[in-house]
Amino acid sequence: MSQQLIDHIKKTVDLKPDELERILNAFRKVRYNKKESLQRPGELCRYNYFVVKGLLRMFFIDRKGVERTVQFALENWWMTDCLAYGSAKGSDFYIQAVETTEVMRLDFHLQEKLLNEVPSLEKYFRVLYQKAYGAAQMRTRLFYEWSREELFHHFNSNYPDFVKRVPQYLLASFLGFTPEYLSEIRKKAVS
Amino acid sequence: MSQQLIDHIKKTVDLKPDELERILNAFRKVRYNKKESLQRPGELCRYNYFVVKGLLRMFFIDRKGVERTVQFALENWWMTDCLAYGSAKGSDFYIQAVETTEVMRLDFHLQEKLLNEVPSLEKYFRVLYQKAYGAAQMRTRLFYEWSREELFHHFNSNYPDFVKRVPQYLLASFLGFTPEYLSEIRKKAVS
DNA sequence: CGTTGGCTTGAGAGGGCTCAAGGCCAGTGG
DNA sequence: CCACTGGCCTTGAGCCCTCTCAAGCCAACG
Repeated sequence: MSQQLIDHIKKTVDLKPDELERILNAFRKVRYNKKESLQRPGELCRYNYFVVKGLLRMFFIDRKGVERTVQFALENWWMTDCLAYGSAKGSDFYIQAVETTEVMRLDFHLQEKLLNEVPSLEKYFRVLYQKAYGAAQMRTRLFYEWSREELFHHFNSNYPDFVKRVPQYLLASFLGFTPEYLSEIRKKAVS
Repeated sequence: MSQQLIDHIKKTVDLKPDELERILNAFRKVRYNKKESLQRPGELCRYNYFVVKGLLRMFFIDRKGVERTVQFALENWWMTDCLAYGSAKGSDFYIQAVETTEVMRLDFHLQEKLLNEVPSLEKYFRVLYQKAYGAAQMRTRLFYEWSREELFHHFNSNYPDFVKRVPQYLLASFLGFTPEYLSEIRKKAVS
């Protein structure tokens, strides 16, 4: 539903009917299958994605060939490689659908134009990125303060639905340890 | 110099003379001594700081009583606890001057008013936070990809001036390890 | 019904920590 | 000008958290 995007924007700023129209015209609704790539490293990052239904992940492959998940995007979250978005240099990350996912896709050049036409959207995105940056600060804090094992328990008790929703190896790649170690942790927790 | 702030804003957006006036009126220039606190955990976070000259750090104290530096702000950087800024809940962090530091301080309520009066500033901050968020993504990547030792060498070769500028125990608290381990690394590197 | 992808188990190893002590320098007060 | 003090850096021994590697198991799926 494109209504979902509109509702999300309206939580932060007011929109006039004609602005609403312009906004919807700038987006394209796209579906991606499970495991399908929305973006690969080296490619230009042209799009910003708003998740309507499903789940995206951003990751890279380290020197040892291991996938490392930098972040997830659930319903009503945005995702893009912020540093590469609209720039002339290639992205550093993969973006991939964890489940079958429906997004509202925004092209960078259309976004530029749209932000000029609908100035209140500047505020929407400003608030959005400010929160995202704040969340990144808190995440850094969590990683400093807690051991990997504690990190898992923290995550497990704060976001139980999410933990059930993703395969464990993805959770491990997000929390920064190996699937083997996650097994060990869970075994300990049960006994 | 307040000119420095204006120059920084003008790199992203154009300003009319009267807007320039309003902007400068919203800020207050403040000096902090070395080790002085700009903010403590539990306090409301009322201010956003633009560093004119000097160096700020944001940190917290973990369960074991160890200081953990979440980020630094050099000249022309902004710093605040983004999640607590302007909200009714207390901050989670300390903000402290590493050196004697001169800042342009912006009160949250004045910022709200200012952003309404000078809409182009919305864009300035949107771009600013977008970049900051992108940088946080890249930082997450660095922490995933490299060992603590490699992290230090990476940092040392990319920002040698910065490494010379801060005491080593602060660098350790930023890179996420102990001063003792930093000593060990440096010893190894020399031999 | 075979294959593949995801989870588990276990042994061995290493990166980075803790704790405790000592050394060195800069600032401060007498 | 000198001694003292406190802050910062170094050293070393021992240890633990987490990884690596290798194998086995189970469920899903073609």
